[in-house]
Amino acid sequence: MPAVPAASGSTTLGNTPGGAAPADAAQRDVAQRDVAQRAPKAEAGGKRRAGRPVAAVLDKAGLTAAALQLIERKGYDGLTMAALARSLNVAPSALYNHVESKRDVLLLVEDHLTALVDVSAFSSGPWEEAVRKWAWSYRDVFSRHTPLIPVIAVLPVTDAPQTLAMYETVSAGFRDAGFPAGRIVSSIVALESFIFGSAYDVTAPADIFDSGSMAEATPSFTGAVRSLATQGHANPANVAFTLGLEALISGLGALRQ
Amino acid sequence: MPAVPAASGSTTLGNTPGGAAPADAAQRDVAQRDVAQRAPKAEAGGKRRAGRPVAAVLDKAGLTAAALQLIERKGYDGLTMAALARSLNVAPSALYNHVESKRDVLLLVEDHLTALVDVSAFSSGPWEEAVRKWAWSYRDVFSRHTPLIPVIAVLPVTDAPQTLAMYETVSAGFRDAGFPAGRIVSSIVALESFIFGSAYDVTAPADIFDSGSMAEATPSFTGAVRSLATQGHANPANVAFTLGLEALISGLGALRQ
DNA sequence: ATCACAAAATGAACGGAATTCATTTAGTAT
DNA sequence: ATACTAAATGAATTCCGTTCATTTTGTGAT
Repeated sequence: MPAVPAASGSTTLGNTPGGAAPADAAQRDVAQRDVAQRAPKAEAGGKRRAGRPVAAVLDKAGLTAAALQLIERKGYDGLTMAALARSLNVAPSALYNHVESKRDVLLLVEDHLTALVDVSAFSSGPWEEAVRKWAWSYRDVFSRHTPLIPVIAVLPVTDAPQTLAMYETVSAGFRDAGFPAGRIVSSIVALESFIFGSAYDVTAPADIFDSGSMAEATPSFTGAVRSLATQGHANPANVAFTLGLEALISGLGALRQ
Repeated sequence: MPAVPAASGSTTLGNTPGGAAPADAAQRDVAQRDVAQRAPKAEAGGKRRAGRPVAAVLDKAGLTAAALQLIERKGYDGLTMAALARSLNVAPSALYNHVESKRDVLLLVEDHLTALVDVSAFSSGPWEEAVRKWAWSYRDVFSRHTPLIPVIAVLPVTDAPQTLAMYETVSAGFRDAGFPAGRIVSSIVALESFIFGSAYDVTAPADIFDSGSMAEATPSFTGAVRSLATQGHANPANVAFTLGLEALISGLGALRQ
């Protein structure tokens, strides 16, 4: 019910997933802090008896870190509430004291990842270069987390402070580059749409365009695929991304004042 | 395993499923008629006894039509194997005689929908106009089916004949417009990425960019959002789509020979 | 014709997932 | 002290995709 945003200011751009003391107001005695700081790996039969423990075992930062670790190790299929609970040495139902649903967990992860997107160039270099760096970074981060994309796309920014922070920086960059105010959001949305779509491409199998037995029935397409293959790029997704991104940058950039 | 195209012959009276002449690549009207006529509604308690029925109850076209109807009526959450079976007046396990998994059902739906994308302009008008029409149509179709996007993105075209047919038409259009062979696929992929990402936008809630209590902390972004709102567009997603699409068209078009 | 086998249905499971609920224990505010 | 809230356990619920044994029907080979 409370719908409290993950909030808590601090975390600017460089934060360490995993341990990281959240600088919480609540004091924990030394022994407990040790436990809390330990990698949230489940440890040998730590039987905890029912009832509220002396020191809180879970918090949002811990959930986020554990979820991220689980995703890295087992992929998104491995991210289940049960597995998450297990990795935190806790009963599944305990998670629901801190999160309303699994979707909430995904939001925590999403917001954490967004903080990893590189927006630094917006405060220094020219607009084109800043967009380029941001877009590549954004795509790279989420190409390893495509299951989050449907979540992000419908996510009100209120619920994701880091995401909001990214938008602020990027918007300021566009404004300073001379974009008319009324076109800034649309331009960012257009770029983001391209970025999300491109993130999927990265994960596509290499043979995605193999037309197989239909090759003779599709000469134009098959020829085009072969021709691209001939150029022998390491990663075709990168070629397409460059092509589209540069088109967008010059197309959108032309509309500045 | 066999990856037989969904298309098939007449239906109505006793027929052999899976027979029928494979329409040539450019053709795709077939599924349409089947779908409309079939009416896969479950009817009054027709208790069927165990064992193979005299006339086959299920086939891929019927599955596809029923799935589509279910999606329209109940959304993707309502598309469960049990619900699908129920709408076809069949036991859930019967579905697995025709599909290997739920993902297969989604593929059938995806391929059916792709056939609805308008590629007609590639055979007549100028390239820019053809791309414009195709892109809008493509986005519109899948904006109502965003749960399919993760499926499409990783889908080898071999498994989706209609999708392959679309690529063939589009590729031919690019070739005829003077695109160098080696750049056709990348250009299409770039456009598609943008289209898929934009399809999500359409479904986003209206207040997605409401920064709420953080408004004062994000002046540039909040200002940009307000400024866009001031223009009072009916659909902000369309503004962003137009902006990005036109940028891509002119950017990619400039690379023709 | 016969016979073996494939195809297409039923119905009863199975296992895994998210979530809820009653209960227990610990902290906090009145 | 008392009441309320927070945070844990553990058992139960519900739903979903999928599998399996079984039954019946069609088909191709001999």
